[in-house]
Amino acid sequence: MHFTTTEENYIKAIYHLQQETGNVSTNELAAELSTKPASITDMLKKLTVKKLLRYERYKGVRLSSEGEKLALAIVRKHRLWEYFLVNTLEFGWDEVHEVAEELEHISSKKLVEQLDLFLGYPKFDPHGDPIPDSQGRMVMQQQINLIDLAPDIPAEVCSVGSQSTELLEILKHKQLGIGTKLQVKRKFSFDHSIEIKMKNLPAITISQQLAQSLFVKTISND
Amino acid sequence: MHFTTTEENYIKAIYHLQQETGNVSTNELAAELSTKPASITDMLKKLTVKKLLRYERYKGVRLSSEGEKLALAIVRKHRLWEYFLVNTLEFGWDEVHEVAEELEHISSKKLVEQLDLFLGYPKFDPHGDPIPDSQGRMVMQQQINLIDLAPDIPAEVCSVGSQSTELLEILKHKQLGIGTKLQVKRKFSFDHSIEIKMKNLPAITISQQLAQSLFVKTISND
DNA sequence: ACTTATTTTTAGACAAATCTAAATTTAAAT
DNA sequence: ATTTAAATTTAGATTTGTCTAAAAATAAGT
Ligand SMILES: [Mn+2]
Ligand SMILES: [Mn+2]
Ligand SMILES: [Mn+2]
Ligand SMILES: [Mn+2]
Repeated sequence: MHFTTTEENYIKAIYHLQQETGNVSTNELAAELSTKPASITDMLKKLTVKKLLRYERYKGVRLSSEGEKLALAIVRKHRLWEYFLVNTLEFGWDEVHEVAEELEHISSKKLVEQLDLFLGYPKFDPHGDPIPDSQGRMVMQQQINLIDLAPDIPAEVCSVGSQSTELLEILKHKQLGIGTKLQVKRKFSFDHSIEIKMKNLPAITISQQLAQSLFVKTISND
Repeated sequence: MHFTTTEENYIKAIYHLQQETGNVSTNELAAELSTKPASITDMLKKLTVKKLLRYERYKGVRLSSEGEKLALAIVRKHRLWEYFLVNTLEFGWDEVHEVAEELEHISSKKLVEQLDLFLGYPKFDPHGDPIPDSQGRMVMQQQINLIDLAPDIPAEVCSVGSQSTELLEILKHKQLGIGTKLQVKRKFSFDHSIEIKMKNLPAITISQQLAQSLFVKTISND
């Protein structure tokens, strides 16, 4: 079965929104897709016929298992292409989203599998989001906000809360990125800034705003 | 200025047809694009407004210089992606055309340039067709049909007349491909088969049909 | 030159995806 | 429980790209 780019964008948007909210409302979707509620209703009816979702009027929508499978395939392509753009073609992570929005709709199954193989089956995209494998499975690491990390616990940066150029710039300057290992040394209650320590580097202080846009997972130090 | 996938497909089709025929007719285009003449007329009017071509009713169409520039950009993307698929992702040359038909419409300018850089600025695609550079220039080698190559002239296979799986299969078996260096040793007028010799290999005979689907350029033997 | 055949264009219709404006349904407030 | 507000759906129109059937222009045949 083949789906249009528009249909795929709807499915992906519903997938992302239902992670947070359970049932997804028409207005939420309209906002996410920068379109009008009336258009959403029309499309939901069409996608219901195609059995990609379960929709009851006035009651919101959820993906069917068919729909979820499709959503994961699209997310997989999006994140694999982002990884390719950053790691093979040397894009900055703030430049890849728009391009991946187009590339995720290329339909060739072989292309995705060969790309995955070429890239070495990466598990996370450049923003730290997990890449579903060909079966739709992905590593779900529970990650906590850096601002909430307790002192002296070894941890590793695993994702970022924003994909802005500004964030990328400051992270580059401070030599922080996905995979960076660190520990919190001090927390200052005055401005909620924190002092962190990375291996082979002097301790540095980072602002509350910066700490809040980094997510880490704890690691055993062996 | 942004163009739809459909518009780009029309422009590319006109580009390819006008190489052969000069002015392109409505029916030719309809055949090439598997659509109806009436649809062609409609689209030609639209593309005229967008100044991509010069069209007079009942008199056929040619690309404007704007249109030609666009066509070359699309051909460039098509052939670069084909090169990528074969050389980086290990596709067979008979598997890449459909995928490249989709990939050629990805709009990111940076993507094309970085891809070109990553691939090492290849000059020819896997079928031996020249890849336009970022300025739209391409190497135009005059190539002759292998069936017309005079005996004992060193030559190199530079393109193929078909992209079928069947051709690929026989070429693989006979260890022939783009870049293979050879000389014609004998021509048999009975069935127009020819005997060719490649370096470090015993001479082999190939059929008229096979020779006709290979194009070569002569090379100096130093 | 006149008739016939072919090519091309117009006219009118249709499906996909969207919009605006109006009508319904549900939720919130008094 | 009414009234008011917000969310959602319908109705009708629009744009893009396509189609069929009919009309017009060009080309070919005698
Ligand atoms: Mn993205
Ligand atoms: Mn991402
Ligand atoms: Mn091709
Ligand atoms: Mn090619």
